[in-house]
Amino acid sequence: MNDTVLQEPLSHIIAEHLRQRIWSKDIHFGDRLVESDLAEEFDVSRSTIREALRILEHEELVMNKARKGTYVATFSKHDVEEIIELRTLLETEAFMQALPHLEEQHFKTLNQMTEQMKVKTDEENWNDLFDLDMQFHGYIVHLCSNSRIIKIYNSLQIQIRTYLVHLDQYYSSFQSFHKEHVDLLAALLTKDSEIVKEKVKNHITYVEENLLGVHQL
Amino acid sequence: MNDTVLQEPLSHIIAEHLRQRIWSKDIHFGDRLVESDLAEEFDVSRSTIREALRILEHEELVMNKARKGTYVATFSKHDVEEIIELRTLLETEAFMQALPHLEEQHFKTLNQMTEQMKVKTDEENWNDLFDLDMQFHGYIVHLCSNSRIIKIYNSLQIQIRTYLVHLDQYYSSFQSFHKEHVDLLAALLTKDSEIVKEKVKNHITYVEENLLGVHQL
DNA sequence: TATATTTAAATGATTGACATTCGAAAACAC
DNA sequence: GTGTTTTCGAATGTCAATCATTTAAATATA
Repeated sequence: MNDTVLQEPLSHIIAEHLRQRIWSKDIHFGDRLVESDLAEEFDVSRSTIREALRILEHEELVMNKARKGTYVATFSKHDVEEIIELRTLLETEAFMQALPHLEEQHFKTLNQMTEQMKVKTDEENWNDLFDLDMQFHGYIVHLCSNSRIIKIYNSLQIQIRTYLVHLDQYYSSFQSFHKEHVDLLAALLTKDSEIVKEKVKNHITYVEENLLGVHQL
Repeated sequence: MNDTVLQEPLSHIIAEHLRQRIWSKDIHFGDRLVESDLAEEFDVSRSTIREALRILEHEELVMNKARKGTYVATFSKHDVEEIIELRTLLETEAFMQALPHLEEQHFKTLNQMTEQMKVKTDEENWNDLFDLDMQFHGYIVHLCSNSRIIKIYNSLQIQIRTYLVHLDQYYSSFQSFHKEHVDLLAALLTKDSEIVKEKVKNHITYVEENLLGVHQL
């Protein structure tokens, strides 16, 4: 009998919990995260909390200044611009690489995701909508052939997801999500590098800078 | 009086030591790193070693499999290809962004570096040559305006530096380092995006794949 | 009000301990 | 001798308790 539970380290679980709490606005940007408090709260040792915080630190979800403590990251307009720039760079490359691997079944899955986007938009469930957005882009990126690009993109997505929760009050901007992704899918279907490249750039700029331009961070 | 020592965390210092020991071939690729052994060796606690190992893990200099231990990374040919690809992507973008910031003084510094490269090549001091290579590219990348690209590049450089130590037996390939960088500088001097873009791509491909193609990893 | 001093809280780091798990050695079967 | 099972030691993940140092906040002083 195999009763191995594939025990994921506790620190990983805690890290995920903290991520979720940031995304659910249970923890706010700029909040200080005190190791001993969290240890008590999660009923684990300080060492475990420390390891979890280090994970989040590498995702730039929290900032740690030696001896001064750990604080939840805040995103300035400039930060978001940097992220968008990096995202465009990585995603364009990843999509290019994914193109030859995209098959019928993938399009089917992606299509379902866009359908779900419509549903979530109607429900005004922005959290789920953001998750779908992450899934959609992540799904394609993961078909690219460079594991390092994938890894960096994963980490970047966490940051994207994080500043998006800042913006869920500006729901009018989210109405376009569904259509945007349908268009993106159409571009992918052509399998034409130039069309895809152009659309990716355009898509990111449109969706992100739309939010960014109109509203204050 | 200010007698603050700006104490860098011990774990960072240990991490740097370990890096150096890998680069000096004191520690070999694939070696297992046992926490308690290192703790004794460096005369610090296991917790500190753990934190150091986590730092290296995020640089992909070591691999950690839960409950199985930490091993020094090994680089397959495919790994190096991935790194080269990512490097080309990031460096091209970074150089483009750095271009408008490049001034007289920068060229002077870069020129001195290439001079040093000649010296180190003649001395057959490959370790110093590799460091100069890192410095040269890093110096330009750090003039780009996206701090996130810089951060990722820093981490990538550590990986590049690491697989290079694999190759220092193939010193014939290193003769071209000096000339290659002189050429690269010349391209930068033109301040022409297209010329620079082309040269960066060409430079990385030439220097790296030259090593990669001829020799086995 | 501004400056200096005291104090309390949090972090970096240590020690020692323990359960669980992994892998290798030992014992066993074929 | 080869293959399988069992045993056991070593290493990791985790914990708890502790301490020095530093930081920030509270207090007292000028």
